[in-house]
Amino acid sequence: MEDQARQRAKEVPSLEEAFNAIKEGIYKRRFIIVVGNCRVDYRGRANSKLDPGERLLILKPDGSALIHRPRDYSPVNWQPPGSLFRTSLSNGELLVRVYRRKDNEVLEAIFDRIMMFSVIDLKDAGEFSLYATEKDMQEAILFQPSLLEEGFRPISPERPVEPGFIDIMGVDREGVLTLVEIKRRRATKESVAQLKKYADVINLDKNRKIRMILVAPELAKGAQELLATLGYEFKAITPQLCSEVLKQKNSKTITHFFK
Amino acid sequence: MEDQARQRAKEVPSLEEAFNAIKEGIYKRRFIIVVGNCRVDYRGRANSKLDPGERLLILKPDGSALIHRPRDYSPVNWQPPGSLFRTSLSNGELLVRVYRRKDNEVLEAIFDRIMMFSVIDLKDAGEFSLYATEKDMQEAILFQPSLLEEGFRPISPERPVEPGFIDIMGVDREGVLTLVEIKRRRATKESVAQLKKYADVINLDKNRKIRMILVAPELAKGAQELLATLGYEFKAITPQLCSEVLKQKNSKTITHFFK
DNA sequence: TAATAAATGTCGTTT
DNA sequence: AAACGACGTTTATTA
Repeated sequence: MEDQARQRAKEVPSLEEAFNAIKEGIYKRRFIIVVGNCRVDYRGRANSKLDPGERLLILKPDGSALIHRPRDYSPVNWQPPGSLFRTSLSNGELLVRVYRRKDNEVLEAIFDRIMMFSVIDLKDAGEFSLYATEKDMQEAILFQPSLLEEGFRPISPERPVEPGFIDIMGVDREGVLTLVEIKRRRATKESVAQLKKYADVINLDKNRKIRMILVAPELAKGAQELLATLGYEFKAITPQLCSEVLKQKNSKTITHFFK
Repeated sequence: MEDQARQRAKEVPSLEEAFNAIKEGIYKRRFIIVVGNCRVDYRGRANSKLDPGERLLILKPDGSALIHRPRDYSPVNWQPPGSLFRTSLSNGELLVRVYRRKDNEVLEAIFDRIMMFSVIDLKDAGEFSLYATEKDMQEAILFQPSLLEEGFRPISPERPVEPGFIDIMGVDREGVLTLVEIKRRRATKESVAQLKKYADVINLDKNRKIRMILVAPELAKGAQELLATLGYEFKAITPQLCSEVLKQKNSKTITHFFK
């Protein structure tokens, strides 16, 4: 039975063919691709208008929608997941309306010509893993504190502090309290400001000695002065190195497991 | 001649058919859509691994690439414009490699089954207009200063200040220097901090009286205290209202033009 | 190229 | 729902 097909596509279809396929695809929560000539209107947090041209429209089963032009990484218009799809056909135009209750946002694509459409039941349960994130850097330093400096001993993995969290709290070889802020990219003045916020909250008893260390692959030029002014320190560590360290950690864990 | 066709697509093609079409599409800088079962690897600023599943791959003529799963607004993997595409076929697998010189980033999608592909020459010269941005809010207040408060007079549209720019600088009905920072979303503590940075630079002669006004649709709760502490003010204005004001401005301009 | 701030930012987490 | 910070943030603007 045709309705049971996992996919349906057509090149240069009529508006009616596309309309019927899209309508069915919305109802069945399929992955929908439409390429054609359209204009686009958006009203919500901002407003936008896109004059006619040939673009790709994507409607996903989770209620997200994207309109992509032939250039750029980012979609020219979109709606986040949870939006509602509706389509209609009138006056030789195919309308796809995407409504999002939050922020009362409406996205409308109006096609006068369809070049291709595809309606597919996509099965995707693959796991996605991202490595060398800030969290990985934190884990790596906790696993191998000498990455920061010899003699460093972490106290607790993450201690909640008023504005957010200190990434790592510990004690140096002299026993001095040491706070560590981690950035996976070049640290900026903003990073230093963030570190100061933490210091201000922690360092209420001013007579207590404390070290503040900013960890990042690089330190921006402007940030150097500020860091020096505040008497903070910088330690260059790349996320890639941390990723390597974690790899060792995991292989060791496995070794231990099979020992 | 088949090579001159503006588009070519196929449902459930063989890997060979897809490979040939993609290769030609890359060479001719076409808009390429591939749906199929694949795994994905990324190495660059971070590293990532995506286990097999059915996804959509987009290769654009400007060298940007996107891999979309059946859910989420954002692509699971991508490369920005300017990347280089390459494809190969071996051992029953179709590889699409996207290389970006900056950051030495590599994205690889390896397909073992293609469900659909489409290679199209997309023509899109339509103009995109976005309204109700922060810049629009600035323009609207400059055009109708009473939006901020009665008697306010802007001095210069944008006066360069050390860290970035003051959005609006002016004088209130009493002649007091007034600096305005605009946010198109709910203003946060960060917004207030930004305002303070500007104040610190401008207000070098401390005896000069100065007013700091934060303009935004809303003020976050935590930001209220900080604002009060610093003696700054808040004025609620929505980007949508500003957009309306600008619409009037433009219609007036047109009226004047035809008068 | 570096720095800075905006974005319909999105996304996750915690309160 | 609000607040907060990370993101392979991206993108634009300016020095």
